[in-house]
Amino acid sequence: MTFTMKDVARLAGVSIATVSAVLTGKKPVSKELRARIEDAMQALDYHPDQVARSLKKGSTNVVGMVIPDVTNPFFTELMRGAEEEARRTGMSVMLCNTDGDPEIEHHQINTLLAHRVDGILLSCADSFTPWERLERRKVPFVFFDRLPVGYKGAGVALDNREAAAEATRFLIGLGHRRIAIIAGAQNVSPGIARLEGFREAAEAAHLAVRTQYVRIGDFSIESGYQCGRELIALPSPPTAILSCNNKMTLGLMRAMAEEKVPCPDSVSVIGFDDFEWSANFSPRLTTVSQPTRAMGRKAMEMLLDQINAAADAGSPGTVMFPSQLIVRDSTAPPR
Amino acid sequence: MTFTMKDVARLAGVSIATVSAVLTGKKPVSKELRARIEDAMQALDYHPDQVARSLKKGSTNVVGMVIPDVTNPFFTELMRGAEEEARRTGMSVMLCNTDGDPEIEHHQINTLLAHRVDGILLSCADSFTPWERLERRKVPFVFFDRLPVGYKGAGVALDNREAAAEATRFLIGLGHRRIAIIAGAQNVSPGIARLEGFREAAEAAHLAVRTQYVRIGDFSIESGYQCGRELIALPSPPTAILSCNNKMTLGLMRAMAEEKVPCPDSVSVIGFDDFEWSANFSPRLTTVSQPTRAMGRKAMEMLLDQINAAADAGSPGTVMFPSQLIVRDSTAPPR
DNA sequence: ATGAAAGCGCTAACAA
DNA sequence: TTGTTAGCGCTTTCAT
Repeated sequence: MTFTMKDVARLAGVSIATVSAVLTGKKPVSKELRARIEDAMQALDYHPDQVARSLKKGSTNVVGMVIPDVTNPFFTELMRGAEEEARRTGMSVMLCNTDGDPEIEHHQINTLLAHRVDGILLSCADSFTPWERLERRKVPFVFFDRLPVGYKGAGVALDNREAAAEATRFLIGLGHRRIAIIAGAQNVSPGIARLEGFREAAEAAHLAVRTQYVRIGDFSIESGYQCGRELIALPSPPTAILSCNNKMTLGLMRAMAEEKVPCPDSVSVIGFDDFEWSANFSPRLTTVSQPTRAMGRKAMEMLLDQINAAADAGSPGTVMFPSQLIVRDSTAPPR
Repeated sequence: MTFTMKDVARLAGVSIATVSAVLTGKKPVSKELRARIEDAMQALDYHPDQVARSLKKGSTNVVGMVIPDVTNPFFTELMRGAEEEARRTGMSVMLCNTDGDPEIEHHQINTLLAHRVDGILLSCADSFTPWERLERRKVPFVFFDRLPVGYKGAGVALDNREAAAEATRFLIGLGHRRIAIIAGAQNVSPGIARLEGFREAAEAAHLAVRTQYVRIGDFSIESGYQCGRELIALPSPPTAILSCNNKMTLGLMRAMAEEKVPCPDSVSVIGFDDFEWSANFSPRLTTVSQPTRAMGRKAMEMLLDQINAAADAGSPGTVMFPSQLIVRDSTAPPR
């Protein structure tokens, strides 16, 4: 049995409107009544009902966040940034996992929409996520990390192209000539852009990119492992490998350990997605670090701006964040 | 501009009650009208409003899930299990992070309660989480992984005591006599129970547990690293270490790598919380594995049972899951 | 089988 | 400053 405003009003001997007034704090209420009402709320252990409030106001104070993989610390770190920002304004975050499956994604978005979230943060399962649907539904949204192809609306992403290019240039600068890449899924923006950056840097240095040095994974440990084994087994194996996300790097390291390929002595490795674990590997991993937390905050900030905007302000477009190459012990000049 | 049942009713030329009837499917509706109504819904791209439904029905179809660390794959794996189970019944999960901070936990629970979630899954920040509060509020809840001290209600946990004991016995069986433990925070049930299990097994084997071999961490990488360094630096260092969660194990491995202590040649290591990453470390980690996904599912199942129960059924109490020791390459007999 | 109408708990005009 | 009241969009008796 839970009490409502009516109970509080009765106990305090006032009207429910006055109770509402002290709750919202937007109307002036005499000290006298305010005290009586607060006492009554206390006595009844009253807690306002967000559901009723939401129905009345047409907004829920909840935003949805959709990510491809909750077990990947990269995405949950983004979530922490987003939540941090949300909490400052009393917003809650509803986190949904898609496993990178467009069908599940579709379902999750439907659920979010049904619950009338005030906005959606979205890292899409594949590039063809129909953001038109969101537009049609008139719900504010911001894409982050994985953007649909051709999308020009509100978004937050790493400058993946430049990030990969910088990492590649670093390897070239070290003296490597046989450089391979384990690229991510090519149906998703970071996967595509990082491969482009790699190619760009290689070409700029007049390095031919041999096709057998380009392996396409799917961001999973297993695919990193597979691609790693294939690269190692090549007649003329690479002396350096750029691995395009944290999980694939893990698989790659296992492949190298199994085959007793010393890192960085025989093969240098640069991973993407720096995070707690990277520095605790042996060797400590050289990585392309993303300002993950900040990106999460920014995405939420843009979303809240949209939600609070008078619907006029034009789209801020996609904000690019710079990466930072963190050099540790997994890279060295070739022998 | 979003359409409501009224719009659908008008377009189909029926009353809103009939529209509601086809939506809920609980009342019979003639084929004739059903078709007209479905057409109208289609035409208007109508989607029922969960918020209004929730207010009317007094239930939201949302359950809250509160965990200490979203960036730890162990907890998010639990979440996946829980969500899997929830989705089968059309329930959504609202995930909240506490950073192990009782204050944040308190706040998150308040938010969940304000949003009138139908139930709460909770892994507590510290042992004194006041579950009485939840009881008072009459909201169904189930604790998982981290249980408050003295809690006897609905819960799901690993048999942590036996899990640690088994790991310890395994090390003893290998011939180790100088065995250390990096225990978890002692304000939380798994931290306590694992240390107890360790002590129990050691005593059963008539092994004195030297106090300098017992280090208390806080489940963070950093604490694992610190404790690891301290153990290694001992005049008579241990030949085997039991590390009580995944993150601390990571820190420990770094400490050993830095000090060039070969594993398992000089020191054997057993970690807790098996997961994708464990098998990809070098050496591949021997770990105490938990049926994480299944535990998440079970916790949600128990919660849904409570939610759907006629409030009569007595508490199922706490369900214990068995662990499994997965032997890989980080353990060997002492030299 | 269908419809009319009463609320669920709250906010926000509008009146007093 | 306070109270009255009309809904928000839906489900659910209760009539018809």
